[in-house]
Amino acid sequence: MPLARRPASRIRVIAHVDLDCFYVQVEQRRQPQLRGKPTAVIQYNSWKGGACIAVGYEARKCGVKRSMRGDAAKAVCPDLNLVQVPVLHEKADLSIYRDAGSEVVAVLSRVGKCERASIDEVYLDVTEAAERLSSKDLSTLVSEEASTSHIVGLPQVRWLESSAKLGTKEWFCRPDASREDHLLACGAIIIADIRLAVLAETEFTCSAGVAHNKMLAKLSSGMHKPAQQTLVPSSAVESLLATLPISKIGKLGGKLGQELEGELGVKTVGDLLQFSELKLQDMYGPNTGTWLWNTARGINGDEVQDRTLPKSHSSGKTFPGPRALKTLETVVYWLKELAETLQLRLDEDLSQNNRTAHLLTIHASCHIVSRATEAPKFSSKSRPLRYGVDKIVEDSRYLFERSLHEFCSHQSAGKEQSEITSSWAVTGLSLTASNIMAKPMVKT
DNA sequence: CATGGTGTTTAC
DNA sequence: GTAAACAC
Ligand SMILES: Nc1ccn([C@H]2C[C@H](O)[C@@H](COP(=O)(O)OP(=O)(O)OP(=O)(O)O)O2)c(=O)n1
Ligand SMILES: [Mg+2]
Repeated sequence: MPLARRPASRIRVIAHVDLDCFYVQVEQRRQPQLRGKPTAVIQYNSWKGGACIAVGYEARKCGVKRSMRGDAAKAVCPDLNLVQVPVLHEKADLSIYRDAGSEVVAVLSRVGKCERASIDEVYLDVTEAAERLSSKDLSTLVSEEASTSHIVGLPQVRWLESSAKLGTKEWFCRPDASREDHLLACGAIIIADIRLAVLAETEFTCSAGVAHNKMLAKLSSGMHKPAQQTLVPSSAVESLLATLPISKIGKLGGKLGQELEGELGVKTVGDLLQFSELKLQDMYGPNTGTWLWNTARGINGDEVQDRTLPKSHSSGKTFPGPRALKTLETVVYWLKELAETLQLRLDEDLSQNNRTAHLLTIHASCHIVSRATEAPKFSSKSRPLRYGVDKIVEDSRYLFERSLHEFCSHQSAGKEQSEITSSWAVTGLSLTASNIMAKPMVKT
């Protein structure tokens, strides 16, 4: 007897938008003569030419990779243009990239609920806009950009170059499409339009994935880059996931993914299907277990959060190797440099968004000089945030000294206290301002 | 000698 | 409140 197939939940249309080689595009907009040339963005350059943090597509072709030293990148790509991240208060200053990301969010947020997921990634819930479009005749609405979408699972065998485009437009307009596929097509038209608006208004290209949940949207945004978009119809999900390495799925790129492979022999998302929800819960806890079981089936209920502003600001710096800080005075000096740039961020947030932060947290990474080969220990401490560079320095210094005493007393088991307290070295410091809230309106 | 500078979420 | 994990 055919059961009425009740949808588990309302059909959603979710997009993930990811800017192409983002910092490089920001620099190419500042210096248009770099457009079309192999380009990478590096931070610092005195030691081995700095390190690449973003690499343009021309440079990727000749083998330049993120985290590659500037010198090594030049060696593999002699024509490479290297642009340095701006420096403020003796540290890398990412403001211009954050601001550029905000420009993009301002455009994208016009189409629906918008979540800023990172400096260059946004999730959009375009369900409502797609529903509105779904009653129209799509044949007149499929733009050139929409018609060049990639559709996962469309026949891979293509006899002619032009058949790809033809096939795609036909897929969009086919009259026997399911409600799901039709809404997906509507979403893709909307996303193609907004990507063109991003290009027109910011000069940045981006790529997008359009699917029925966040996991699949994110997965697909990376499938065709740069300046392209990819759709995931539900009918394509099973085959797509069957052979997909689990590391391609969000949150499975690290330890949990390694454990899955080591403990269950799971290499692909499809491999996960054989395990019951109970078994997965048993091994990885109820939340993670259920999440894994759903993920194996392409099910993901995570909502797009309505949030375009960050929840925290931080300013940090590492002091690797011989540059480690060994006196309280140098630590305080750097706390002041960090406090200066953090306060600038707080000023910006207050004037632009009317928000204030209420919690200050310091993270410090520390080791014992005589055992420099051992992994450094991290610690964090928090206290209420008071505005003003001097207050931030005072408060973060207080937190640092408390951490240091804890650290030294742990390390000094069986040793002379003085021997230890004089031998620490700080390899990293960061200050974070969080608990950011809209400032209460003042009665007038 | 040495990716570094961010940011969010979850577990305890 | 703090640590760990995961990510760009
Ligand atoms: N470990 C990392 C990863 C990324 N970024 C910064 C630089 C990137 O330009 C930006 C976006 O990261 P992506 O992973 O999206 O990489 P790109 O946008 O550079 O390239 P793609 O076109 O592959 O998205 O974030 C960074 O500073 N450190
Ligand atoms: Mg990107």
